[in-house]
Parts: sequence; C-alpha cells; structure tokens
Amino acid sequence: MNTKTFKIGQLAGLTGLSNDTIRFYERKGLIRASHRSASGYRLFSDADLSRLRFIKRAKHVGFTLDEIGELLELRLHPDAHSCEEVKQFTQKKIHELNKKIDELERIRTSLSTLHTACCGGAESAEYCSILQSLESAGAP
Amino acid sequence: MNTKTFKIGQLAGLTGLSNDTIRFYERKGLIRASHRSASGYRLFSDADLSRLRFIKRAKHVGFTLDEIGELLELRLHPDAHSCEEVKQFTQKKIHELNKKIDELERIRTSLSTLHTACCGGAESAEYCSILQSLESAGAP
DNA sequence: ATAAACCCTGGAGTTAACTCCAGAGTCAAG
DNA sequence: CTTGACTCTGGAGTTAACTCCAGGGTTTAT
Repeated sequence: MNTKTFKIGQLAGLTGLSNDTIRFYERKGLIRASHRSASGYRLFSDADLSRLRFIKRAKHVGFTLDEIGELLELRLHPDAHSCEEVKQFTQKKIHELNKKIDELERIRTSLSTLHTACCGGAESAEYCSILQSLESAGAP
Repeated sequence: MNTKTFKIGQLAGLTGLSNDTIRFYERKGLIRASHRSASGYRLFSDADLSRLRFIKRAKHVGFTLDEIGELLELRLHPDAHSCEEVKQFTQKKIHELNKKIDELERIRTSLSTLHTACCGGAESAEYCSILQSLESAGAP
C-alpha cells in the first residue's frame, strides 16, 4: 500500500520546510515521528507528510501554530459529549474562516479595481491607490 | 465634509489597535499622522483610519507588515512606465490572494466535512479528524 | 488651580516562530 | 575503511511585531 517512510531531510525536501523547522514542530507537539530507526533517526509516514502540508497551508493564511495545533487535535470520539464540543468548535472555526475569506476577497476586489480601472481608459487618474479602491467598494 | 481629526487614543478606540501599535506602524512607515497639534500631538484623518483598518484586515489574513507596506504604496502615476509595473505587481498579488483563498476554502471544506459527517449518522467514526477530511477531499 | 487623563520620546523587554551551531554518531559509495 | 553527506541533542541567537516603561509635557473637568 501507501506506506513509505521518510527521513527528516526527505520530508524537508517534500514540504519546503527545513529540518530544523520540522524538529521545532515536533517539540511544539504538532507532529511526532511515527518511529525511530535503530540508530535514533526520525522516520516519518505519509500521514506526517500530509500533516506538515496542512500546517504549511494553515500558517500561510494566518493561523498561529497554537491554533493549528487545536485544529489538528480535533478528533471525534463517538461519545455524545465530546462530539457536541467538537461540533461547536468547528462551527466557530468555520465562522472565522468565512471572515478571513471575506477579508481576502475585499482586498482582491480592491486590487482588481486598481488593476483594471487605472491607466486604462479616460479615467486613468481616478482610482489610483488601493485605499481609494477600497473606499469606492464601500468599506464598513 | 468628512474631515474629522482624531488623536491617537481615539483612533486606537476606533480600530482596536493600541496607541503603541499605531506609533509603531508610524515608525515603520505604514502611516504618518496628517498633522501635529501645536503641542506636538499626532492628529489623524479619516484616511488614516481607513488605512489602519486595511492594515488590520491584511494582517489578519497573513500578510506581513512589509507586504502591507508594498500594497499601500501602490499608486498609479499616469505615466506608462510605472503604470505597467503596477499592473504587473497587482497581477502577482491577485494571484497570491487567489491561492490564499483556495487554501482557506480547502480548510473550510475539511472542517465542514468534520462538522456534518461526524457523530451524525451511521458513519460516525468515519471522518474523525481534519486530516482524514482533507484526504477524503483529495489533497495534492 | 489642581488632579485625572491624555499625549510625547527613546529605548528596553517580550513572544512566536524559527534558525544556527557545536560536538558527536550513522550510512552509502568508492 | 575512509570520506562526505546525513542525522542526533541541547541550547543560544535572530527577526517580526508588538508591548511596556520612565520621565516629562498638555488638556479637561471640577
């Protein structure tokens, strides 16, 4: 099946993180190497690879490592109590994500306005900074 | 017209930033107080307010202060040379924004899967972590 | 006219997230 | 069996982005 193992350097190559960063994430508890070789080398699995890629994506969009840790810890035990907690937590996070997406879209709209409306037609001096674009898009 | 002026503390109240943070942004060149009062107090305008709100939004979605500085400096001079540069720059940034939006949507999809598919029906143990959700959504 | 609540500057301190290093062991190729 | 490219640990150093003084003026409300 799909059960490769990687040493730390290979994983670094695949993720674009450094060996040190991976070890740092391990210390923070975000990952832990599935196994160690006889000589003490960390050995990682595909699951660790996905995990690191997830961390990278989440960091890129502004989550802190602590927040990412919370997301990664999410695991439903099929017991009604913790299940309800997890549902509330995910609901809250989904709400935050929607807000972030809105913010990005607002910025994108401003940039698009700038991109298309400037230096093009007759009105080339009209929307000439991102802030003016934002205002024209109606900032709250 | 719309030409209020604010002292630093008022602006802090309106933006949710601290006085220190605003002064810090000034040192970094992200804003500068429109004027100073006779006694040296910073006096800000509505434009400064929008600017700070923009900074806050952009920071929340993972831009560094340096990147935000670049965005805020964008200004089209109606001269063909710089105009072309700005168009290229905005194009690049729009591309980055799209990537970020995708990343957020991927994470949101995973969380939604977790939220709706778990502890609900017969399959309550099937998608029980965000990583499994991600995998089921087909990570690249 | 005086206290309470502001504001100023310059610089030191803090936190998150790396990044680098020394000193030492391991492994693969020739 | 040695050389070069890995890996390990523990700890120190760095950068970005604040945050917090101290010591001193200013404004406002009573």
